[in-house]
Amino acid sequence: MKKDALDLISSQVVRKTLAQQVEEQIIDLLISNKLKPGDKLPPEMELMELLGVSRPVMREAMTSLESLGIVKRKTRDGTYFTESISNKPFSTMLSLVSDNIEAIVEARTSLELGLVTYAAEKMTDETLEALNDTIIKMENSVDNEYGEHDLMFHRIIALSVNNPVLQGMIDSLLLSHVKINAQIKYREKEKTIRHHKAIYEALKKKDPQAAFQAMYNHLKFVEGKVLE
Amino acid sequence: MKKDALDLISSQVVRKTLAQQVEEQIIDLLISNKLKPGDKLPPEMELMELLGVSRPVMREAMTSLESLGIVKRKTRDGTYFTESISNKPFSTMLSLVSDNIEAIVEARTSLELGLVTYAAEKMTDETLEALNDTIIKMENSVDNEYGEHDLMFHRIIALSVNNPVLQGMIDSLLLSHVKINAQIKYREKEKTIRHHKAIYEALKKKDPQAAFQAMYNHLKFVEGKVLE
DNA sequence: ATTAATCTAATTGTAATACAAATAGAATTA
DNA sequence: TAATTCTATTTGTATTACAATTAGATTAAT
Repeated sequence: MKKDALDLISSQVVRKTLAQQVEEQIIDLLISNKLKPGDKLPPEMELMELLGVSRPVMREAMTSLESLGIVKRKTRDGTYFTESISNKPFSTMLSLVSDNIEAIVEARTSLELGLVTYAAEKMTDETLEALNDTIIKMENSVDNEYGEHDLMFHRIIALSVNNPVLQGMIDSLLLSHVKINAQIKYREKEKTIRHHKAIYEALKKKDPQAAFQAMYNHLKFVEGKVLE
Repeated sequence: MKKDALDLISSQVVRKTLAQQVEEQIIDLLISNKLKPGDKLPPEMELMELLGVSRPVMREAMTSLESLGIVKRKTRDGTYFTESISNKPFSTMLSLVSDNIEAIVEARTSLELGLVTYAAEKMTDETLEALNDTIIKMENSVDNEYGEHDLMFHRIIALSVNNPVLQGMIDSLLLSHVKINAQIKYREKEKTIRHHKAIYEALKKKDPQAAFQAMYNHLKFVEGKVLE
């Protein structure tokens, strides 16, 4: 795409690489509902011709979209829009601050304090049962092998809010948190269970304030353990 | 990089494109502290040779990193790691769910409820003054042109927590929210000011619970306005 | 000496082409 | 009908060439 006199004005305004422009145009296909999540995109060759760019440019755009988790490419098959919001970029960002444990722990706490208030509003019997199940499994666990159920308790709460934006964020944060938790020396199973039960009771009452309070107590305790 | 017999095992394991591998290796430069935010990367040519890949592959990786907001490229100058965590990928993700107003509003509320509790713990006199300033400006505003100060109030709270992870998330969310707010018909300046004052007082007392409660009241009110 | 204008070479940006690798689906065979 | 082989499509990688931009050097003007 050589520059000629006619480009003068527009190129002064946009100041973006072709790859970036292509990236936006592909995203626009989603936003404008021309294509939907899960749909297959035309092959590179067609898109190149359609948008009037070279293959490297098209591939740069596609690779970016893939690293954003917006599309998924399969050799010989094709390129597809992903079904749901990806937490990939989020995880990448978190890996960049993995040394800043305090920031990750705070972010997790912040998000989950908000989440639990919504969870209280939206709580269902099924979710309550699932939560209770994790508590029982924790009680029955031997040694300190209850991390899995601990994590599940929090994920179920996040999931129950049924919000794709929050879901993507908290998933990555909880995952980072697991790694951090692994370094805790003295775990306190009984206290954790007591906290989870308190949260459970507040959610059962569908009381946002109480749920916040219970989660606040719990996460402050976790924070204390994690940050020495 | 042609495949030969020696690659057999490793290539079975990794299953990633070269561009993705290069992307990770560049990121590793940051994680391992070999390079720091703001640092200049070697030119493409050098990196190609260093990592043994072709230019298109290197450029795909770089374009991805740029769309993640991790690097910034300048023609003739070079490529630099960005200084701080970018909210670019969040903004992109949010644009994909821009039709799901409820999800965005909920995410904003969730995050800010958590933020404000930390803000209460960390509150300083300077921040309090800055917050009060926005309230005064709102009171002095004519008509309904107080959106700017309203936004600033919330941004100052977010900023005061001084957490790069949370900062990136809330920035994008508040920006999305501004667009949503613009569609509110009847604005209620007096009530908004009253709410902000209540939040301010709670923060002044450094009382996380009270701050949460005040913010909860405020955001539930905002939610009500936004979601019809 | 200072500023302004010009030049130039380093770096990123775009394109064209060729071939390799993987594999969904068709064709073939058992 | 099921297993196998083939094939052609699509993505993955490499090479080469040139265009566009502009930081910094150079030169010219004041």
